[in-house]
Amino acid sequence: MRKKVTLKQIARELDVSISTVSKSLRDSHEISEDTRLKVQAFAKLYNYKPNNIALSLKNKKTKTIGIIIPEIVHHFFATVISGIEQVANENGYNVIVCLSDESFDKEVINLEMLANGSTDGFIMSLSKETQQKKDFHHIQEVINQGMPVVLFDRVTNDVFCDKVIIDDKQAAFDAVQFLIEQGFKKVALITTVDYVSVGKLRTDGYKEALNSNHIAIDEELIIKIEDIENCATKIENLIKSQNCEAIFAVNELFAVTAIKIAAQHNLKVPDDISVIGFTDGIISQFSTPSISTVSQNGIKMGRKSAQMLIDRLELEDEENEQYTTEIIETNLIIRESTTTK
Amino acid sequence: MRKKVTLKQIARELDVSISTVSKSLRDSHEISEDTRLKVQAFAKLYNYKPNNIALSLKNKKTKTIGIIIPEIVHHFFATVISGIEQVANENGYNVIVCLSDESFDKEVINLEMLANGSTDGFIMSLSKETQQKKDFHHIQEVINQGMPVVLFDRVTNDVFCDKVIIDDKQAAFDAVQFLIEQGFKKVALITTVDYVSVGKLRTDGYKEALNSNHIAIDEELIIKIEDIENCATKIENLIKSQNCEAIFAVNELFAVTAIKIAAQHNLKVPDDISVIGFTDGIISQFSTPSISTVSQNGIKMGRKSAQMLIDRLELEDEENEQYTTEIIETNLIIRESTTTK
DNA sequence: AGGGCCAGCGAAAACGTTTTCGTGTTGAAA
DNA sequence: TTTCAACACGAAAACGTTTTCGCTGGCCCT
Repeated sequence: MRKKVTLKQIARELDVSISTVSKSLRDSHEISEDTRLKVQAFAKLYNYKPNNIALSLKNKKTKTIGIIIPEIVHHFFATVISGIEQVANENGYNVIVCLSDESFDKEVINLEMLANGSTDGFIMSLSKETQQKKDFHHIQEVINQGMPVVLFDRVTNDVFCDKVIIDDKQAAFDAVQFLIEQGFKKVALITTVDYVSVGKLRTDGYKEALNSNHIAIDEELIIKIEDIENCATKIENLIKSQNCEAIFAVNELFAVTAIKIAAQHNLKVPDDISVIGFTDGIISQFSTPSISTVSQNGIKMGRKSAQMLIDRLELEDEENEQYTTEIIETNLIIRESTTTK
Repeated sequence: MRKKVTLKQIARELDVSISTVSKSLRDSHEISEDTRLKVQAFAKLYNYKPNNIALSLKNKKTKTIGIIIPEIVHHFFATVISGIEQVANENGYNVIVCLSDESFDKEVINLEMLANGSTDGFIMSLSKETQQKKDFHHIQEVINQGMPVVLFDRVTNDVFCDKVIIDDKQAAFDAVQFLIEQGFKKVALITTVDYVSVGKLRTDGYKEALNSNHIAIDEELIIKIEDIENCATKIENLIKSQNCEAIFAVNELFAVTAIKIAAQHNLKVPDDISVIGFTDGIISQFSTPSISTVSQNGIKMGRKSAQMLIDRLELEDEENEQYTTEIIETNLIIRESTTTK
């Protein structure tokens, strides 16, 4: 076993000082060509690489980005990480990933662990519990300590920092508007409970679309799902009511579940009922029928978040207190789950 | 902006030495109760937390695990990460994730970056290119430097280290055996090119199942996909040949694609053709019909990998050179894409 | 009064870097 | 021969910890 070699060992071996070794490897003009080449050759032979931890301590930069998200087994979040990793890599950064499991406490613990020197900044999406408690002191705390934070997707107005979101309300509006334009008047909504920020916004968009088309909002057609486990029965009730011609679901899981339940009740999608989902994930692409959906470009969101964070990290000099909120465009992908006139 | 406070600052403020502060915070008996309480109160007030980087440098432990996988936008890998993160968290470790994008070079670069002090060990799954080149010197190198490595899923016999795999061959055998037991003789195989280790093993299992049932292997029924983009045409040719009664696909993407193409040719699954996939991912669960598949428990694989790595890290004293290969059990999940007698 | 012991604290090394500043030697100019 | 600059290198500080060891003063015992 050949442990990693350090400057000190090279110095001892070559009978020079540590400074000389360090300078030689950094091609300093202070060192004669003789010693420089000798040191470089030796270092190459023993495959010397500077120790990152020592560098981090010295430079007070870790070149590491902390990502804290609710879960990773979720296509959207996985694509965001992928996007972050791309930009991070291009700029010589690593990413360290922590999962909050939708728990406030885990989010706090992870944040505090990483804030003690492990990362230069954070990219995060709030856990459900955090959104419910509306307690963001942990985030404000790390910002106060001078660590930049970028929030994406599930954000809050209560924290001042850079943000990357999609226009959830507008996107939902567009989706519902499309359904109405196909001639449907009874459009149902399958959404989440209101404290999930994006769920609330999409619900707002749905309502606004109905309003602007002078269609009364029928609360019977709006169902709010708390947890995924028992969503089936609620959706089944909706389908059985035979009262809706089209469904707008705020995520693809709700959408595909609705389609499956419709099939069980001998309703064909899209012939008997049209469905539009949200998030262009694996399910939407590969289910039968493939699902029309609002595409939410996770890669782009991740890339943008990473770029914003890194920009702020490298610009550290002037503390530019102008936080911006970037909006990633969405578009409606029409597939097989909707009829077109 | 209140920057993080250090021992030195506390010491200066309280007019004691750094050692006294450190000892006080660690409840040393060397320090009088008076000073101890005073220091602790002050530290609490200023929310002192030890700097992780400094600790890492001192202890030569980072409490961080490096994960290097081909991609993250892939349900299986996401579940493995999730499993790793669980165990890591339970043991006070963080995980730093790097993606090789199936590229040998990126795998090497990532490994070398993290090997310079950033992590205590690695959990990895080989990129396609690495498997093709059969070049594992980078992995051997970090092992030689004393960093434990655990390989999972896509492994190789050319590197000696701990491994976590499923019995790909047996699992494939079982799946094909099941199809044969349903009365099918013409069972097709949709697999990957041979250098992907798991693809090769699953192909072997397929052939062995046919052999043990005295069914001749028909090379026409075996198609090998290089990249996902153009898999459709090859699969279409297979379906059009009208020559197969059942299909075994080595991943769920191939399986769902086969089902879609069959539908386009007016072949109903499972009435006209049965399909079994591999990996119990989102697609298998939510496609219509839902897909019978070999379930590969990613969470369990991740947990086991992390446990093995951490065990080795904490046991560092005696260098136990006994590497083990853990086999995670699979099981056949029968859903709607297969007929049963 | 002298010796020894103990409580309580500080100095310093160590981890591996980088960088500033100082120092010694050499050669040439005065 | 003296002086000065240039060259080549080393010492040391700094980043933030932990830990070993040594020092001081007070107390008790003889």
